[in-house]
Amino acid sequence: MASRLTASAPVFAALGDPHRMMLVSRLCTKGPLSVTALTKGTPITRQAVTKHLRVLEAAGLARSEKSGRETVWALDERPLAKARDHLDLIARQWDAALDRLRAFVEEED
Amino acid sequence: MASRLTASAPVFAALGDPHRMMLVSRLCTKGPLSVTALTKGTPITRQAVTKHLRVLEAAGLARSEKSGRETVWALDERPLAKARDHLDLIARQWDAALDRLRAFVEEED
DNA sequence: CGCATAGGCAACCAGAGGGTTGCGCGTATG
DNA sequence: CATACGCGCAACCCTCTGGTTGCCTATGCG
Repeated sequence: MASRLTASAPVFAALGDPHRMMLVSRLCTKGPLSVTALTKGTPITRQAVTKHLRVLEAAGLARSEKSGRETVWALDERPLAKARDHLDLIARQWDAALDRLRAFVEEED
Repeated sequence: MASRLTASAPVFAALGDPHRMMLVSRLCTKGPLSVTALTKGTPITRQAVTKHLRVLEAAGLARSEKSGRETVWALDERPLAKARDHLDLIARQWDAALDRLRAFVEEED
């Protein structure tokens, strides 16, 4: 169970960079895009964008496919859903802990 | 809207380290704990744990309170909920993009 | 009082991470 | 065919980060 939580750490780390977060957002709203298309609108180099995409790929969040001379990147939503579930789990545990604390305090009175 | 997304990046970055994820998990299930209590069970030094706690604090995920000679740390669940909502938002956008793609493909046929 | 315990502060180190530049190669396009 | 475009690879740089050790203060306890 603890291992299940720490297993999602790479996904969170991947989302932890503002540029990567932007890439994820844009891939979400605009659909699959090429590297240069993704570079447009960012203040960084195409190479830097490629590095970020590789990080997302390593976290299982994105995949690439070559199409002619372009490399088109798309998202995989499943890791995102899993990460969201983990946050849900944590939030639920937190609520439970809060309830226990509340019960303890009332018992003290 | 994009700024709203990138604003949650620090929270994700904070959750991106396995040790920090463990700390969050333990603070969730066990309630508020002191630094040495949190250090027990980790392979790293108390100083390292303190640094991690400071990172969580900077992300708004945890707060500390001095109690005698102890420093007790507790979670703040609100940033977690916000981060989860952001993942929800992304997932929904992804679903919408998928629907649009599907419609486009069917239209092509 | 004297000692153990809890924890902060500062310095230091190795490694990872984000970014850039330069170059080369394959694919479109006129 | 020649040129422009899209992209990958490699080298390099600087900064941030995760971790440690050493030392110091303060609180709790016998």
